[in-house]
Amino acid sequence: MRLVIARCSVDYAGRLSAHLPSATRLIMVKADGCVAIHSDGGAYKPLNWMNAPNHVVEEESCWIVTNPKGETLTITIEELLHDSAHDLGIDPGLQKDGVEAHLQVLLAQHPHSISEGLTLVRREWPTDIGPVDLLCRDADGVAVAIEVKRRGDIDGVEQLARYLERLDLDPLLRPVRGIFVAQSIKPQAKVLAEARGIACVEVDYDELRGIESNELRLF
Amino acid sequence: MRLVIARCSVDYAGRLSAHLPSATRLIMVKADGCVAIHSDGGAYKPLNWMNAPNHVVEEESCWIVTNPKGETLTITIEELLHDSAHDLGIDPGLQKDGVEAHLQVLLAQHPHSISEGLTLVRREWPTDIGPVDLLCRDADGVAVAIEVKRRGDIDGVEQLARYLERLDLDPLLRPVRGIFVAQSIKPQAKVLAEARGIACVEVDYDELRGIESNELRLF
DNA sequence: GTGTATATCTCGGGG
DNA sequence: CCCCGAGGTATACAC
Repeated sequence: MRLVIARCSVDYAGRLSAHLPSATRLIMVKADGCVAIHSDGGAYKPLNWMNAPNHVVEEESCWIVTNPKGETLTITIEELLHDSAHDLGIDPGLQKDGVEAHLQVLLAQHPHSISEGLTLVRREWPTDIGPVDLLCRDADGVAVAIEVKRRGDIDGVEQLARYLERLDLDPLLRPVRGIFVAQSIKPQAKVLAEARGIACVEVDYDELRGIESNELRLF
Repeated sequence: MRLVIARCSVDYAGRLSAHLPSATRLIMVKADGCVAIHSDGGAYKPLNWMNAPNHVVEEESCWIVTNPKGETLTITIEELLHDSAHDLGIDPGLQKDGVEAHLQVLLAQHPHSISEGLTLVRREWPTDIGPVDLLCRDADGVAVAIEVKRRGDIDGVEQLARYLERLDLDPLLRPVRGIFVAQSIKPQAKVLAEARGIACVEVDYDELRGIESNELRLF
């Protein structure tokens, strides 16, 4: 990784056009060739960047970065204040816990925690517009499509509504009920779900994990 | 801006839990207090980060970053390889051209470029679920709701469909036609638009800008 | 502040 | 390769 501090101006031309007037900034060049221009504030997003793969031509005070899509980033260096390079090696990567995928797995193992009497048919049930998170049957044998979200937003309700529309075309499933499941569901999403005839259930992630670890201890 | 290269391991606890095993990385601390941990590849997104505002406690080999929401980032430094600080000053910021907002302004000025005979009623027409980009009337006086996107995707069609549902409840507007406008519209979005009775129009951004600059030259 | 929509989104998975 | 969905999305903007 190369770190350059310089007074510079920058122009990007590609999916849009963007210009950075002259100022002192950090230019970060990673081993894979990607370039990012950082100011001294504003979260982690750089002011301007070019992702790998790309080609860097550096001549005296002007760097030109181009990529195969024809986008270009032009950096005009006016004053070089720092320039260092560091060998970081390959990173082992981030280990995450608590994301939607895990929530979906837990709910697939414990569908009754969504609604009494539910049994799982399959996870990621395919439709022609994408997979439904969980397909279940209730105690009466009625098909139930379930969309799982970490945070219950309006988009998730629309997504489930689209799936239900498709599933209801299948004579082996019809009629299909919908349940929208999330750790918390926003009021607007509840309103839309109501209007679409979709039930809402809020579940507790830590509680679900508790159930799982209890069961592990039992066996 | 402080730049530290160090062999370190990192733990984040907050909206989820995440762990980074020991490796050599860049730790970037900006003037506003935000912290980002970068590996030597992978676009501009850091492996882990904490946005401002937050509080950094640094003692020998352990940094603890906390924010008001109760999230914490713990950095355990095992070997310090580089440590430098740089005064960058305030950045004048990025000047952009070619984003949706600009496209919407151009189309509001030239609604006829979407469809012959259209006249603008107002931009950002409010509904109880959010604002419609453009509300127009056609040559016959029929209300036309227009959703503008840079790239025409399925979500945009759904968004417009939701608005149309609401607008059609208004006796002063009903019936309302929908037009989905974008620089390019994906086939899937066209299919969905067709099914929802929504028309699709692809517009050329550069051409629109050309019309504008021609008019500027005339007056 | 909340709520909504955008993004040069980034990133990962599946066909 | 594109398409699709998730994100600690971040960010801007209107109410």
